[in-house]
Amino acid sequence: MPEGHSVHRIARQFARSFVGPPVQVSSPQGRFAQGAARLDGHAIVESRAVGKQMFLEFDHHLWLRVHLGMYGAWDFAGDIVVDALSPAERGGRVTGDRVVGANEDSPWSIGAPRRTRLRMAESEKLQPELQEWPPAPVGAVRVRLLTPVAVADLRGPTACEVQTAEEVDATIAKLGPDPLVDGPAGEDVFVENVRKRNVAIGQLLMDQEVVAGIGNVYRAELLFRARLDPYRPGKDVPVELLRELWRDWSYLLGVGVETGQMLTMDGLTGEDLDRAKASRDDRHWVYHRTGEPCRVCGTPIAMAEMAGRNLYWCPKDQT
DNA sequence: CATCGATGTTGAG
DNA sequence: TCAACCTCGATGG
Repeated sequence: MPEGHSVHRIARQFARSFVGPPVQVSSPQGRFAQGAARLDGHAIVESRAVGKQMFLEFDHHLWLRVHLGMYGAWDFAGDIVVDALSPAERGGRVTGDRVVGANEDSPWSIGAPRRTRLRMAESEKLQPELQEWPPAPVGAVRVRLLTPVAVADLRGPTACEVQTAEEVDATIAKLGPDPLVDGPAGEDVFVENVRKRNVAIGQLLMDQEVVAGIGNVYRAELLFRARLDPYRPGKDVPVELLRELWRDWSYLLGVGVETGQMLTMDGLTGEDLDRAKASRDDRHWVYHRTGEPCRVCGTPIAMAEMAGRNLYWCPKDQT
């Protein structure tokens, strides 16, 4: 799944393109038909992301809560604004933060939505232009949000439900701090959440009640950047190291939200940066690099299962 | 074209 | 602790 950065980007996409006009809400697949009926025709007034969860508030004080889980994705189409993508993903069509040229040969009438299509999941990419408006749903679309100029299709989510404001509050209350929600104040909460647990720090970083938004990639990379042994119990990690971990997570999350990619290796410039953006395998210190030489000391990167997820680390540098 | 694995969570046992 | 959820890119034939 998308880790925290992509969910914040998706929330931003909704804020830009869906807040305002009344929204037709439907469930082409049928599994969300009842929920869709409760939202249909209302306007979206706010879009929020907390950790890996996204919340859309409608004008009658009901919310749509979405968690993408492992395979969930949003497909946006129509007159939407697209953030800068990497060279591999942009296909030469993005200038600044607008897609240009998409309608230059368009037979569409003036005022029709642009035909841009953008898929937002764990990665983002522009897709072939639309041929019709509104586009026919493809596959199992759990929920479709349609305005006069933009459409968003959700497929494969772990969670998709209507919540009251109280239920939204309760959901968020169970989550640990998110740097983009709680700001620097989240640091003390994070430190306390970790220090009171006799559980491996590698496991605590993945626990959404301890800190929200970190997934398997950021977990491995944060631990390497801190040169921290994933198996050290939370209560034994020095407070100052935990503060550095929180600040590094805040930093990496910001980079992820701005670039749309999990760029966890600092100091890359020029061709090295382009290579990291183009290839997932050249992008990380330890994630998915089992047996490869550590980029710092050359020791083969280790991999083991921790609480059902693959953990990657350098057994020499991380102590 | 078939198979595998994945950036995640939930609920059953 | 494990299967289920349900999608798709990567990989191998």
